[in-house]
Amino acid sequence: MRDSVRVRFAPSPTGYLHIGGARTALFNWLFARHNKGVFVLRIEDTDRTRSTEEYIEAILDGMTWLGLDWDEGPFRQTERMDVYRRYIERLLDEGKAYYCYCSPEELEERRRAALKEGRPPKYDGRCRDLDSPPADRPPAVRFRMPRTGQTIVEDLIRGPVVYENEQLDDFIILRSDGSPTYNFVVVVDDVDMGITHVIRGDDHLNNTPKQIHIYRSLGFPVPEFAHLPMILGPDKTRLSKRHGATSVQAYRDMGYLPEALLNYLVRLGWSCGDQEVFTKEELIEKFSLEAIGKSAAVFNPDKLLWLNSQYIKDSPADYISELLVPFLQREGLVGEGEDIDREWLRRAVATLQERSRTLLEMARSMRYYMLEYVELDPRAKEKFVNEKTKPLLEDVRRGLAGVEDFSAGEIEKVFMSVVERHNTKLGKVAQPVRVAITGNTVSPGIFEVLEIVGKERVLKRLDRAIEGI
RNA sequence: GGUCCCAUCGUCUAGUGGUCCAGGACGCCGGCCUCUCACGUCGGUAACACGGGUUCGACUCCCGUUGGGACCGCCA
Repeated sequence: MRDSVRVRFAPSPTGYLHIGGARTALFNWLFARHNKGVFVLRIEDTDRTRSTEEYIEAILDGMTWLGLDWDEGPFRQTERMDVYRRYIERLLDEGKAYYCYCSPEELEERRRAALKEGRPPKYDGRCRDLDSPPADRPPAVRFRMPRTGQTIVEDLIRGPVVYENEQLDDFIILRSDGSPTYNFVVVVDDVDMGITHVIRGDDHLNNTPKQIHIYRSLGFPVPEFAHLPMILGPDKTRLSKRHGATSVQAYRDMGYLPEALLNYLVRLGWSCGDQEVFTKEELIEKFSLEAIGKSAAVFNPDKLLWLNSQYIKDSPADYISELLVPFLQREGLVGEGEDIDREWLRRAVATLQERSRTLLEMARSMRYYMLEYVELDPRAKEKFVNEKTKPLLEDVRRGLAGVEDFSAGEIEKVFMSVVERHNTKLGKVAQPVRVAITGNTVSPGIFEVLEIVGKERVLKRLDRAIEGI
């Protein structure tokens, strides 16, 4: 029986929850759920100048929307300052850390010079063994890194990664203002929270040897590490705002379903044979770190769009209807607090499910279902609603007016008799009616469209179209 | 500049030494279905970065080259 798995997602609230962060959260969540472990949420807000409450809210909100529920937290680092200081004291007492009196400006200066001369911009260790400290400035605290030997990161995805200790430098663990830095804090938190597996972005791989030394110097066991490949933009650089919409809420607002986004994200780096579409339960069951690839992946909006369309098509109409309401409101088709006939909406949605790729698209298609009248597209009108088709429209109007039970089945009968009387084809009748009713040449099947629009409005729109010829 | 990581169709990927003249998915192109558009369905396009080894045999193992990425902060 292995120890129970504990993982965490630890975003810094300096922005919205973005695609990359969401995928990291997802992998952690899946790993926890698959192993019946614990998923901890921790907010890395030690950067007080850039962290905001608004972003914290946005991140929690995004997680909730995606259905990535956490078992513990959210913990905040700013609430744990005394814990960090205690450990720093200990390191100082044991000689595993030391005060550094170099000013940020001096450091920056030296770094620039080193870079310019092509030397590694590494701290030179000049305060490492200081015996007479200058008393005139507040010191920072640096970690005393071993100068020989090597450190091996046993990564679950990449295998062993070897670092020469001489490449590592004495990094700052406590700023001169008394606040601890990331590479230190992350270790203390992960230890305190009993994290067994650190699953995070590839960009942290090079920080890992430093952190391993912190674990060791504090006498704590080193957790397992799994570094996820990055998500890239089309130009193969790290995905960022430059590449357009990258926040989770942006996708929500564009009408993507959370399960579609999750499904897309999980396939960026993880695979399970040839399977593309997974339910959440399947993901939990099938997920494993071993099946994660090593190479970075380019974000492909087209495939996400396709997946979204699959989910819209295959979800129950009730569910889609529910999600659609906010979009209808935003499109001005439903007033705030206005009641809509749920059963009618469900039927309308059902006709649009296989031809909408996003909820926003669907909401826009709902115009001709919900408005009293629609504008006819000029080109469509010219081609289909004209002198030539007028007799057809009039005949359809006449037939429809006499229909008691205004159902798709009865409507079809009217169309068929019109087709027969004029010795023509259904298409010749359907298109003019489609344009008259929807304003355009594209819609679901004409019989069901008419049924949903309803007899009264159908007749009114036909009248108006005929008058407009 | 240093260190580290990565490398199969345009993109996401399957492949774990022979079953691969490389499979699936998105996209794109064409057929079918059809009242339009979609959906669906059938078919097509398109890849093992390069060079050395190892081996009877390499997409698969090793080395190098090239290309890409990440990190080198008193940011996280």
